Amino acid sequence: MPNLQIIVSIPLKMDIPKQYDPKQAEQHHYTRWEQAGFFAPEINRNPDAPIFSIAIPPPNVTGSLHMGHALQHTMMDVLTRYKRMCGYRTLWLPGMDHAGISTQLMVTRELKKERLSRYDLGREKFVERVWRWKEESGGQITKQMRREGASVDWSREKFTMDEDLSRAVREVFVRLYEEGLIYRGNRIVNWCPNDQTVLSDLEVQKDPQSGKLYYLQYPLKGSDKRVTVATTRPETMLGDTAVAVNPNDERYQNLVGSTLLLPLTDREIPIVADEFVDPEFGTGAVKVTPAHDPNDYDMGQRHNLAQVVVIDAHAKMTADAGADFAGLDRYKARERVIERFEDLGLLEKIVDYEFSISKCERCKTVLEPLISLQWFVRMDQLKDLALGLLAKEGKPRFIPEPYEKVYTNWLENLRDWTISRQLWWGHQIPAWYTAGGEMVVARSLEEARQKAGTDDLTQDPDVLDTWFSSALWPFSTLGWPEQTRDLETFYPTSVLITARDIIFLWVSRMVMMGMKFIGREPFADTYITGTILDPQGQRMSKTKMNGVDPLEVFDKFGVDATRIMLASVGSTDVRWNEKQVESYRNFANKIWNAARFCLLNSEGATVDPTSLSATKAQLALHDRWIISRLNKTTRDLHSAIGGYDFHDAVQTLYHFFWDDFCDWYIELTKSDVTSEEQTTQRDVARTRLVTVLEQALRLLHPFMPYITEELWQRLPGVDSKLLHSAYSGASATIMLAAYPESREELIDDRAEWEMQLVIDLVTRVRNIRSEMNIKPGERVPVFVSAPDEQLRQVFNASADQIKRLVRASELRIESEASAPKASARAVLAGGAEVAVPLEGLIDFEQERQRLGREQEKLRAEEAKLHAQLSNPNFVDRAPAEKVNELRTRIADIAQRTSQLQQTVENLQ
RNA sequence: AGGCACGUACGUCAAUGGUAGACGGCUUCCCUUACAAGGAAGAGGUUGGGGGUUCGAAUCCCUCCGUGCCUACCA
Repeated sequence: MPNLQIIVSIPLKMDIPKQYDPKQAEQHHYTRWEQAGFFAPEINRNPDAPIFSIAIPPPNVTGSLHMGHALQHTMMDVLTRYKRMCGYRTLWLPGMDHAGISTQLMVTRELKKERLSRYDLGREKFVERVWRWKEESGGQITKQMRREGASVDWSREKFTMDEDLSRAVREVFVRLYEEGLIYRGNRIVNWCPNDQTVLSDLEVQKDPQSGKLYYLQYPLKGSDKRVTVATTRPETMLGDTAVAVNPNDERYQNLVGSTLLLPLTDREIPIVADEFVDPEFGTGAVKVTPAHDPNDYDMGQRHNLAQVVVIDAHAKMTADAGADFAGLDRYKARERVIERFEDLGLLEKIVDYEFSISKCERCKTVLEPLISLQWFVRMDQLKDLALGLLAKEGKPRFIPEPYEKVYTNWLENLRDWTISRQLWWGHQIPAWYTAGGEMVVARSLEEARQKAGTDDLTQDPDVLDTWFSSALWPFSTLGWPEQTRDLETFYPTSVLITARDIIFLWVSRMVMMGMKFIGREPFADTYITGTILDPQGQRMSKTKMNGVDPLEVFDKFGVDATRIMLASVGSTDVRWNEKQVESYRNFANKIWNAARFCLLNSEGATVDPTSLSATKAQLALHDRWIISRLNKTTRDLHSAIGGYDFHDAVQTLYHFFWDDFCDWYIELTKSDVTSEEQTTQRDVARTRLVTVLEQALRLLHPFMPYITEELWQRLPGVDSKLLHSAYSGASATIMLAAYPESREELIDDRAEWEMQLVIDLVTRVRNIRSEMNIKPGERVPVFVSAPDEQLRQVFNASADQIKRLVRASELRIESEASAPKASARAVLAGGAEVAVPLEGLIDFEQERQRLGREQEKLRAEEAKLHAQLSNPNFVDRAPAEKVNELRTRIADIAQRTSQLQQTVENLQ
């Protein structure tokens, strides 16, 4: 472990600014955490520690941080930090994807500025150049992840083009090939004329398009009849090799088998019958172009039709399109075909038509379906592995659950995967060809030479789809095909957190490859995050320029505020709302100032967890109460985080800290804590206060790592003793402190009930003060009457605090009401009443109205409950527990009502 | 075209079939020595419309309206 400067400052009386400055806190801690090795699993010294691991969805090397990353990373970091504090041996493995097309485009664009093309450089020089680009400008995102506070183990950072990962890629390729699951073949594929490469179905973007439907007439041979076909792409008619009709279509039945004269060419083409044809659409007759349309390709296979290629890889017409068209751009050719048909009188009509068009996901060029020689992965066996895993073991478990169906539906209808790409940047396909055209597939050139028995080999120029290496990510990053310790220890990973748009591209493929090569699932759970939309509800995108830059949000509100806001999003789509972050910024400030108060009153105190487990009898109500609340909060947090309910976890933390701890506990303990005299009682109170804060900081840490570390380091008495036992020997840091455990015996429902009585009393008095316009500074006498002795005891025990919180000049607690008539009153639970004498101040009419409103509320509620209870069916069929609950409530309301009635009468 | 979501306060979102909440905003009052990025109190909802199941529906079912997303081989 490197020798490090410990940035622990314990300035008891030093100035603590009134406002939290996130930049200051974000400055040092990350570097220290990273350098001290806190992120690496090796920090855990417990050989029997349970394992928690996540492989990050590798961001593109070309990418920079966007809101989607920030969202996913936050959730992964929350889980990782949480598990680490729970004592798990924790690995969150970072890395990047080489992102074939994007990266190649990026560098190509750079070259263009130098008026060069990649061909000018040649393959080798070009790839060198990409590497150089990667070293110099790639991987911006890794710096940004450090800013996020992501507790990834940088010592294990991977890149999909690293030698070891590339080796895994070749190994998988060779094995799949040898099993016949990878094959090379001529198929119709999605071709991008701009990028000059094939794309898989998943990289195709379908865009709605308003275009035209052209009705073309083809003359029937030996007749003056014509058959009309409808098409959106007239230029492809030059490659037609048939016209198809539905076999059951009576209009055409007698024409099946006859021959058409294909206009503009000298070809004759048959009319075939095929179930695929929808008689309802267009004319019911379809032109068939096997070389330029996927459906027609299939039809061509069924009917043994010739493939006439009329469009080339640059989307220009070929020589086979005829002298009239050869060399023309596809759209130019379309115009000319239409002109010719019109001249020939064979153009029946043109109608407007809405359809969808296939575009390249990256460059938005309209794709051209072309027949070409490519590599494919056969999916039938692989998809069965994935489906079998789900059926037998229920893995991966999808959260939220409905995605499971999306996943299975897709798997069930899976087609073969086109894995070759005509790019230079990527994993070159490990296939070599001899001069004689013989092919060998091998793990290396040496192996290929051996297999081929010659050194005269040429490697296949294509590279693999980027998603091919991504599919291996969960195990290739751990050293596979070597049986490494990491692989044994951290595979399968615990959970995958990702966005829903790559369920098919990535999630399913990892499952298939994991099952195929390791025999186990790559991750147990899959958590699909929601999407952050722009304020108008639109998807954020570069082209729309409506993205919100997380780094700017960090600058404005701090990393912690942004993180906890993102965590609260959970798995639903939300519109971006800066106000939300602002409110969590305020929360951070609240934490800061609560700590500030504790620190300014911390002399004589020291963090001491045992101070929160003293026996009940020794403690005041507010102490028993906050301990109970703390333990309940802790319990709820374990369950929320364990169930990936990030939203609930955040709400729980927020309310515990702000409402319970700040609004009530600090106020209630203030008299003890701020006492001028240095007494044991004061030290004990201070210790307890600072310890509750310390526990709260631990609970908050996974969500807000910076502010919690910053404050934790300043607490009196924090040292490595507070770390989880698995981290003995490490220097003091909150990120290795034990995450609090909930202790059932410290949950005190009685204390919570009593405290609620006090809170209600205080709130009622404040209400009266506010409604009666009593100046905040003015002290007034307060009379509490409670016939129930228990209640009086509760109020008496907290009398001092109550007095202070309601700013009472005196507080009388009696069994019977003795307040003067001219008092404002409010009814409390258990037949108790509180009164504030307002001689001369009270407006009887106003007071009557106020009480009237109160009565109205009670009456409405009572009526509702009464209606329910008087329904015999309810009493009969609802569970007895529910019925009793209702009876209790109605009794309570009845008591309040009569009490209130009394109060109103007393007003006279 | 099919499939899947969603529709709750002014806004953004919560709520195992059992008293509809939070945060922001809004109103009133307060710079009360942790915090005005704060405190106290308050107003605000027939849960998109209609129907059904149930003792009981924001929640389950049907239907209509509206909005998103995904899939698809209709030329």
